[in-house]
Amino acid sequence: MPELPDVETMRRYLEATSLQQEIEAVTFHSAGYLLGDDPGPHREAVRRLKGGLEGRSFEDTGRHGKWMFVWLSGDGHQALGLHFGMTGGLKYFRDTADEPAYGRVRFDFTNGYHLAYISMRKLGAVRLIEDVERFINRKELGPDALSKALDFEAFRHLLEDRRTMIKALFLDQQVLAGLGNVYADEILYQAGIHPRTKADELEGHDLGALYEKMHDVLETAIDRQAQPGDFPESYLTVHRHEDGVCPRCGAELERVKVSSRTSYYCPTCQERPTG
DNA sequence: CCTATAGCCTGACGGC
DNA sequence: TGCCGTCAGGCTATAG
Repeated sequence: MPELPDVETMRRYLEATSLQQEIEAVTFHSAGYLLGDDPGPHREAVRRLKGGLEGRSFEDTGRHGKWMFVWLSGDGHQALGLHFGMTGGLKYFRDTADEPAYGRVRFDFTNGYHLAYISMRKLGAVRLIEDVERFINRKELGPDALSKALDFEAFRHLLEDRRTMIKALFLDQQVLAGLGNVYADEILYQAGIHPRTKADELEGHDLGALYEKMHDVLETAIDRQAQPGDFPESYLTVHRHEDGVCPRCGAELERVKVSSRTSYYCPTCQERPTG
């Protein structure tokens, strides 16, 4: 699931459930790959996470693109950094019977509840971060797709003069942080732009449509808590499957690979690039 | 600068 | 039923 709207939904979930409770213990279940590179049963990452979290509490949350940050009580600006890869999520629960499958890291609070970081495929990441700003800079993440600072001028500046296909730029977290395969397709569909269009071939009104639809789509998805089943019928995402049909014109949707990712689009509503 | 590929990890699905 | 290939809403490293 985890693109910007999914991560934002989980951020709000954590915010609503898990702040201001002392963390009694942190446990790991075949989470090695999620924690970083150091091998072995007494990995440095485990030692640091336990040391940094136990006895403290979650104070505040933030998000940049697909990364969630949870600031910790105590001195310094330390935060827990969570990335959810392809299959990650969170679950807050009390009874052991409600413990989710594939919980890789579990935070036990002194009030008897637990927060599980879930990841079936282990493609995400769990990190103790000293300084979130520096972390974002080091990863060279682009601006968050919904940040206030990203006004239309800034958005246009990110894309202009790039000869790359627009969908590839949308997927590149160093250009713009937060979009993934599904929402990139949705925004391009809503804007009526073919995924293989080169960015420097986009007209001014195309860029305007992309900027506007990017906000519409992401905000709508967040409103619906990133549940595709609750999306408007006019959304590509609802029809994004084998034999899917364009909700606007009824044409059969087509699939192409862009950046090695499957892209769905409507061959009549999203015009092929002229080049 | 741009594109394509492989690999990380696990499960679901379709075909034989 | 069992086995096999392919694919999946992410990201990185590498090669051309």
